[in-house]
Amino acid sequence: MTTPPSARPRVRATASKKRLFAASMQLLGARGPNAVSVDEIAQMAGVSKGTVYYNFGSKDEMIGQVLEFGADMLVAELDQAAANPKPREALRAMATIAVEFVEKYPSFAQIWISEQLRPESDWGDQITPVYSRVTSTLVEVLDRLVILAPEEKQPAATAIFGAALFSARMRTVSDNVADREATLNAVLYSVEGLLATHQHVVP
Amino acid sequence: MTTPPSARPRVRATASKKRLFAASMQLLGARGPNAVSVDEIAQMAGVSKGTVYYNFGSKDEMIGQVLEFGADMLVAELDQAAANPKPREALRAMATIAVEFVEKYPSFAQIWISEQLRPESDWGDQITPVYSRVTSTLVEVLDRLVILAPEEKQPAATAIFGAALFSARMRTVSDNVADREATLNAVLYSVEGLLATHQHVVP
Amino acid sequence: MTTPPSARPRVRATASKKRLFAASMQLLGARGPNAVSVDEIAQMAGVSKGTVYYNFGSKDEMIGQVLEFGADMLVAELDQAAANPKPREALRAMATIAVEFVEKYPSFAQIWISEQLRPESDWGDQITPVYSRVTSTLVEVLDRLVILAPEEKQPAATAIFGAALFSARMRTVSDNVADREATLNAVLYSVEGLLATHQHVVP
Amino acid sequence: MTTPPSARPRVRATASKKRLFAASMQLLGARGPNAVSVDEIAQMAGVSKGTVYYNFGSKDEMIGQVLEFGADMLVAELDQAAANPKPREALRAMATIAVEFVEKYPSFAQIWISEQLRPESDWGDQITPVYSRVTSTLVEVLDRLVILAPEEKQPAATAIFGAALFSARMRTVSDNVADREATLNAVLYSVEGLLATHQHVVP
DNA sequence: GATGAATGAGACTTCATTCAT
DNA sequence: GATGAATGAAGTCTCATTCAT
Repeated sequence: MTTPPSARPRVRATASKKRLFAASMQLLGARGPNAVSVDEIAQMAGVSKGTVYYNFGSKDEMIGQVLEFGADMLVAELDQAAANPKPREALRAMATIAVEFVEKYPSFAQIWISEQLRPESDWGDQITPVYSRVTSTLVEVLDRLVILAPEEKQPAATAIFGAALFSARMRTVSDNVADREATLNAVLYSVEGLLATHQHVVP
Repeated sequence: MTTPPSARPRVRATASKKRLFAASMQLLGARGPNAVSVDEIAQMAGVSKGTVYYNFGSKDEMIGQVLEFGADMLVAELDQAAANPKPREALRAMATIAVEFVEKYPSFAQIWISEQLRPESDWGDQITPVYSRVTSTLVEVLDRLVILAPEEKQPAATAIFGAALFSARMRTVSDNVADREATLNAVLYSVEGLLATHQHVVP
Repeated sequence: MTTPPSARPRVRATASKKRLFAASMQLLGARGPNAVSVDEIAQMAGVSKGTVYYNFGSKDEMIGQVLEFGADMLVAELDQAAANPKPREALRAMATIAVEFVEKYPSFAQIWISEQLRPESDWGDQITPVYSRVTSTLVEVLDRLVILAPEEKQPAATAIFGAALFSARMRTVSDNVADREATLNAVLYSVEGLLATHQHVVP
Repeated sequence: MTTPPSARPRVRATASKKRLFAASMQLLGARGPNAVSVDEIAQMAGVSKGTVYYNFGSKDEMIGQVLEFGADMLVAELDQAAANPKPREALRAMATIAVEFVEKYPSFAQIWISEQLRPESDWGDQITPVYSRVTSTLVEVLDRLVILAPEEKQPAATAIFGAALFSARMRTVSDNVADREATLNAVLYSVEGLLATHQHVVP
């Protein structure tokens, strides 16, 4: 209500909101939505529970915003890496970024991976985008590397994204943490496979 | 399993448990543990809630058993496919099986993918095994295909598993469902990549 | 149902019933009715839960019978001690018996002490008797010792009974277990008090 | 209800907790912990069940606090009566107080008497103190009356406490309620006994 | 802007009891 | 006589949400 007539309706972040954001990012990123209560977030943020509702209206809305924020962060970095004119290097950089991000916010990967499910995902509308935003970037880069039939593009990007996310996630869980280099190489075998089986864009 | 030799139908053995199993498999497979209540499962199975506790003791125990059952199912099929003497065909068969399984029990993939997280997963002990059981089979097959350094094996298998699971999962969600063939190919690019970058076992 | 036409309807105790009795006595005597489940009793007795209901009809009925049994045991011993022609010795013997009984079945004392309460005691009808049976015996003995006004009798017996039961109970809990002799003496001060303030039956 | 029309209703300070306290005191004091459900307490207090958990965290914690409160009440009164310079009068006053207290909160006596049992009483830590706090006061008073050997003190106090509690309790149950005077006298026979068998402090 | 007391739906679990075999 | 499977009422507790201040 009372939406500004024009200009950016930009949510003016109060101090409380910022603290809630930080706390959520940490808690959600570490344990996932279901395992974190509003009480806990409010407490870690040092505000009252009511403040959560004052600022976000609902838990789901808050999670959505946090998730969106995380997604923006990741996508921004990926897009930047994608800008590298050499597609192979771009891809390796992107994979590196993904692995590092997952290392830092383990649960985000989990959420993104898993919440694809819910037919009518509660706050899935803010989520699916991660997948599509990333794969569309991936497709662009792949297009600069090999010549793909239209129907091959999305599946290829999906496979790479899945391999990266899952591998990264396993690294954060497994005892015998594969060293990062090995993980990156494994993820990028897909790319080698594409190169081996498709015509290159630049000879 | 493996009903007594003596042939006695002995059917008395817990029809309720079977019904609970079926209901759980379906509900859990479709919505995940947190989104399903014991009430709901009992109701779908057509038994009282108490029966769940009579048969399983707790919700977690039940989920654990269902998950284990699903894992056994998948792993058994995969192992069978892995037996194919030609490793490339074995891998394609395995990928096909994975994709089909996920199609049938969408949430299982999600659970397996996502529940890697919980540091001390509640019923994770029955879960992580899926990952390790599958990757160890994968490693065996890969070993019959290309020559891999020890430290490359697990990451390679992990990447393939992740790509397969995630791609399969997306197929069940996405609107523009990639056709299965395209998905399989995309998943198997990793394998092509391995072949392209490593020495083959058999020339 | 199916009560024998005549003769004593004596409950013919089956083997199962005996085992249930033994188990109940032990469990109830150690933890009290509320803290013991029918499952537990049946298990300790090595019979099925259904057998409890076949033999007793209900948990309360079973508890009642067990409690009654314990009461009979105690009362029988007390009555025997009360037979001692010298009232003072009889009283000391009775106190000794009480203390020893409580030592052996701590929870019985507790139940008897505490379950006086329930206005409509669930199985209180089998219980209150302990108190009245004991105090009536006590009154008889006291009558042989001192001359009491009618209205003094019951309160005096009650006080002695309470002191004995409670003291005995504390001995089983307390760390610094008072030695039995000291406890007995303390309980019997009431008797000395009676002697000091009332006319003796025999000079 | 009965919300003050104006002025600062400032009563805001947990009126609910107070009401819960009152209701608990009454219900628990009348029927004991096991026979009272949280629902019932909440209902009698006119608050929601959730409020109980908001204020106390758990049923046990609430019971603990209520019991502690009751104990404090009783002990405070007893200590005051114990201050009477004439020990015999002090003792009679203490007995009177105990009897009256039990009359008012019948179940408290029961709980205190009975919960001595549980080896590791759930909330017994708040309970046992009643016994020791009272007996230590009793010992002090007795010391001002007669000369007792160290090892006689605790048992004597225990016997008196037991006699008083139990006698008082029986008065609230029994049909032929002994008149209070008779009960008091009976309880105090122990004291007479002590006087008759020990050297007096003051001749 | 913010708070914290209060709520109530709903989750999991226990357990005395019933009944067909 | 005995059993084991099944039940369902009742209990404790959690947590997202509301609202007066």
